[in-house]
Amino acid sequence: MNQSGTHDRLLNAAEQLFAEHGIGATSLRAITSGASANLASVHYHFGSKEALIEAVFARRLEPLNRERCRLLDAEEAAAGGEPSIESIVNAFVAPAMRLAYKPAGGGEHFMLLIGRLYSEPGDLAIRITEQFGEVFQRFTSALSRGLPHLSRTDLLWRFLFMVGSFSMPLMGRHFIPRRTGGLCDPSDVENNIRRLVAFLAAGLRAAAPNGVKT
Amino acid sequence: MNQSGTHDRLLNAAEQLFAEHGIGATSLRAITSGASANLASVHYHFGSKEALIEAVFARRLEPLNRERCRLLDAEEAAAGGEPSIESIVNAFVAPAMRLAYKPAGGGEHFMLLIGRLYSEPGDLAIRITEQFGEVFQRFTSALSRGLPHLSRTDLLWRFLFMVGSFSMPLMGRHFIPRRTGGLCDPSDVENNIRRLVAFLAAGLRAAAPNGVKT
DNA sequence: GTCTATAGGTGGATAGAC
DNA sequence: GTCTATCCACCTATAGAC
Repeated sequence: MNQSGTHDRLLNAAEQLFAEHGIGATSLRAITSGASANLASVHYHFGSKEALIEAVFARRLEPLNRERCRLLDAEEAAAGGEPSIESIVNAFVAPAMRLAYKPAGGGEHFMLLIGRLYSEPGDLAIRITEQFGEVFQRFTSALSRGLPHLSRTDLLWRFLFMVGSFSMPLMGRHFIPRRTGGLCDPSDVENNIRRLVAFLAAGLRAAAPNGVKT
Repeated sequence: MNQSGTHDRLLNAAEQLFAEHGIGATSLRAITSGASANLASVHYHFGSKEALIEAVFARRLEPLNRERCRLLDAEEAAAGGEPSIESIVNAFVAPAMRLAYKPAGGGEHFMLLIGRLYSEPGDLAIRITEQFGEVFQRFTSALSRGLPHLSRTDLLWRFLFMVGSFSMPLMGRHFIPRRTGGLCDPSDVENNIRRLVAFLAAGLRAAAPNGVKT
């Protein structure tokens, strides 16, 4: 039926174990054991641990960023090229939040993993973040049309603040309920998207900071 | 002259190497070599690699969080118990930004390291974040007095968004200039503090999100 | 495509001399 | 407090039978 369900089982096991224990701390033995595969199968299917890591990221990032651009396209078409700030923020945030928590999506572990990306040795983070180039460009352009009172520098900073802010509900699955006495539930996805959009749209729209020369 | 400059040299070398290559990827041999110390000295001074890691974090986090509380105290005293949202955000954000980029502070590497905390195996992140308990409590209380239109849940989420957003200028030292064509300079600390405060204060003050039941 | 076996290297930790 | 020498567990990668 499949010449290699092993290939996908390895990706799944790697994704989960990387998210739980960190990339560097996950051995190929743990991965192949979790995938009910042989130790040597990683090298057969991917060539090396490095290549397996890249495959794990590419499998999720490509559809995620395509979906972001698709939503932005739709909003721009619907609004005649001038979508609201809320729509733009939503197009950026919602696909990631849904991927992280939608049970069927298979990305439950992946979003934890994204935050761990920067922790790993070598140039892995740089190679992976190349994948965000188009998204970065498209969304900063869309935002700048809706926020003409901001200099390019202020706009870019606010975009970066946005990226940081919503890493929190993505990465804090275990940490946030603990710290908030259960009040904040990261899996309450659609409400959290609304919370984020309200917060971020207001922050993005704020007057340019006083005393900052650009 | 010193019974053990070795102790501090080990902390310094570990901090730098952890930040550059990740905690798990840094061997004791690399640390002792960087500190011009002997391999066994780590076990003599700290007992284990785990204990060394905790000491690296405690050395920076304790003064940082003390300074945050001190600034908040000062603002509350000056404002008769009702400081502005901007003042509260500033008291939270500014000490970390200054620690990360002030050359004399010795924390150049540390703030990169904080972001890597969640990547590491085991319960390290949980043990370290216990150190934030008092700060979390104090700042959410101060914010809630200034933002009575928010439910406790919405307030806590916005606090978490804030924490995430300013991890960006802290961790993105290398990444941000690259991605913004040099327009955004993470080391432009005082201006970035003003940018963050303007952005976050507006986001915190936004109306409660529609359609979110609390 | 899957397996066993093993090579070749590095990790944290420790004993014991000085 | 500092050093050398060493133990032993574990890692990635590969060779070669099936």
